[in-house]
Amino acid sequence: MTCSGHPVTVALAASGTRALRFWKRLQTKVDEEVTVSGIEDVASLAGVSKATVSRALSGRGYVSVETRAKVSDAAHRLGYVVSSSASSLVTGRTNNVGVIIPRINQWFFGSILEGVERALLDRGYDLMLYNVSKTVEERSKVFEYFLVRKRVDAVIAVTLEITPAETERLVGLGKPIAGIGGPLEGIPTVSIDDVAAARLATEHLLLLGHRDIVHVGGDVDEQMDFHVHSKRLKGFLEALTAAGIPHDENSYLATRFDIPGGYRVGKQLLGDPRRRPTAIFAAADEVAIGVILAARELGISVPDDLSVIGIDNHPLSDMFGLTTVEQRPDLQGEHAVDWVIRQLEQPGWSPDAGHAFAPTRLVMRSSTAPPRPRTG
Amino acid sequence: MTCSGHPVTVALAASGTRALRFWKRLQTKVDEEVTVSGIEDVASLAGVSKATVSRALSGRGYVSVETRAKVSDAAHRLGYVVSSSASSLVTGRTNNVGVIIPRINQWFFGSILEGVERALLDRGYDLMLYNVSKTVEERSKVFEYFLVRKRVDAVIAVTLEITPAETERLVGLGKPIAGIGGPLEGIPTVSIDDVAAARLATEHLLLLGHRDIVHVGGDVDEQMDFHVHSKRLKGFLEALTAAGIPHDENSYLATRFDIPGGYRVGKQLLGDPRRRPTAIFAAADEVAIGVILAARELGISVPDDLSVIGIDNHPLSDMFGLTTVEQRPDLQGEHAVDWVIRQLEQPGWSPDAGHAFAPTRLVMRSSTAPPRPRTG
DNA sequence: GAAACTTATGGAAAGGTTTCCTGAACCAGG
DNA sequence: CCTGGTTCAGGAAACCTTTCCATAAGTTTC
Repeated sequence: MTCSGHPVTVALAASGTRALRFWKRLQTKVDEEVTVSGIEDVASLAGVSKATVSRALSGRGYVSVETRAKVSDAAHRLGYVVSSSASSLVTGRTNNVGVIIPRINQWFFGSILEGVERALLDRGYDLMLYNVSKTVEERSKVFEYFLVRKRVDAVIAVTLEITPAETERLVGLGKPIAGIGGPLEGIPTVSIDDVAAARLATEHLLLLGHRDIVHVGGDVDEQMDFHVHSKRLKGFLEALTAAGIPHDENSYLATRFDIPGGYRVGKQLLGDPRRRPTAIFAAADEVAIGVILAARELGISVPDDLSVIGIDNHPLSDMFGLTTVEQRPDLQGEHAVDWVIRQLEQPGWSPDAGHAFAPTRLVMRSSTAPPRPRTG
Repeated sequence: MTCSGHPVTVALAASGTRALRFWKRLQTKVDEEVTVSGIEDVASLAGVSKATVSRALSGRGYVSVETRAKVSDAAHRLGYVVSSSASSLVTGRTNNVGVIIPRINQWFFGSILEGVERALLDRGYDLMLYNVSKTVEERSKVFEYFLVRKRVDAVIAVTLEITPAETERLVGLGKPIAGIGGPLEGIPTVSIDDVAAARLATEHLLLLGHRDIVHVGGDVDEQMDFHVHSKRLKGFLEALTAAGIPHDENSYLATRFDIPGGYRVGKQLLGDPRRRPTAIFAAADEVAIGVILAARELGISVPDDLSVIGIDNHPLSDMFGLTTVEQRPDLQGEHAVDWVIRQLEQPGWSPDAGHAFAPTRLVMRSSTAPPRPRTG
């Protein structure tokens, strides 16, 4: 095996067709003569054995400084890169991590993905993306056909219910798993403390003096794990109860977890002046923003006539002056990566607890204020 | 390092510990008895040779119906899955495609990623995600260290400038490449016809009778390829010129490609009644929505006092009644996948043209109307 | 000055597939 | 009955690393 691939220098034109031609020419050129160099070539160029090349390049085992220099020089000259297939065939490690995520195009999920990606790349792992909705057959297809196919070293599941059988299958293959979002049956998971976050938000409103508060939560759709909704509702009710404020079925409304969802419910809720609360706790910032937009349209001043608080600290929240309980999905992603990587790199290690709560904090802006004193 | 800076409080809820115990039990179970079966085991269980198993399972070559049944039965019983490392070591194919994308958490990019992912998974390929900002060193790190590492069969680059040297490197390795978004030097790319889309939007305003139109485009940041901005500006100016309408430096404003960006520039532009145009063509829906929000805040009625049109058909556009020129980033992603897969599966094939234009269409809503007849 | 380490290197085996080559069985046509 | 083509199956080579084992030189210790 020899490296016959001579470097091709070609002037690139700006025009589209010319660029295309350039590209086609490269294509055919490729067909003619491309050979990629292997470890053998590097070894002979550096005047050492394959074993030494492997050690020099991977940094494992004894290699003298000069030899290492010679080898890496030769490798660089030949443009050598290890075949990850061959490498992982013998080591049993693929160096990539599968990420199952139900949606991408939504702030929460996108941020998680960004965090996971960053953390993974930092540590030299590749990320295999499986964007799987919650339908059972899609998920099991991914599980059976893709994930298990010995292509990933570990799995990070975002807000995805995994059946015990599936968990067992993965763990049975010795692959670390971590979850983000909902509590996943039997696998360590990181998320915020939804109950506490909701309590914090509600307490903020209570502290301001609000007594008439409505919670707008998510409905059971595919957007989120339904646990999120029930927990945030729970925190809300807990706070009310602790403050000795009665609540009934009118204290809670469900809608889609996005701006239009909040807008719809806002219009509906605020349209009737008699039913209008003095404050709304939305389970997500996007919902809160939708509520604010509805309020504006109805001529209801925020925060003078209505206080609104959300959860997330969404990028748009600042623009709307939205008071919110911040969470950082990207850091949750990084945390999950930490877990699986550590399990990968020091076998036997496992998280101390089945669950880690990511920090949250109250971000006060201009959408909350004491309720307007009752006029006569 | 990631989580070290952000303390995570750990709590053991009742259910949490149960889950953990379950998980740990699985762990130890693993240590005791896991053995993964290889092709050899399947062969002996089915009473045939490894070669036959391979043929039966991959569907290549002659295998009798009964043998195939026996083999797949045995494979299923043993829970056998092929080692993709071993497989790709000999075939030279990894069956996954690398996707380089500058951002994830933005509608345009998220949609592309969703489309690419869907198309790839449909065809049995895995997607390796590289979320790379435009900084040179990050990009080259990905190129040199990850992509080229023989881990992907093809590359899809989203809105990323690739240097000729990098292109050459990839093509030199025989890996198909396709781009989405900006015109990439020397590689086939799919995108909308930005000039035409901008012209279409502008012509819509002109047709309604507007003469005083301002274009709000993107500034040169990392959000988008700057070609997008210049092309949409070009289409805008072309339409004005064709209609015989003069334009000057006041006809164009640049801002960030998001809602706050549009809001800022909207406030600034609409704040001064003398400078206020009758219509605004925003280069992106998010910018247009920001403008609408600014207008609302200033008491300017859309579309009575101001028409606004955008490009994208963003999910929020419907809620804001925004007239827009629709594009489908997900379909562009699928198109790019088509290209690379076809090149992979029928060697020698290459796209007819260096560029494909994805379709756009005008979606009329309530944000545009004829200008208010001049009073006074 | 010998024994015991440590450091440096090479040869060879191993890892799990796919595919090439070969041969057997079967069938149709002459 | 022989030939040639097709279908089926097995043995063995090949794919490219990493790692185990062996060897050898250099260094420390008693």
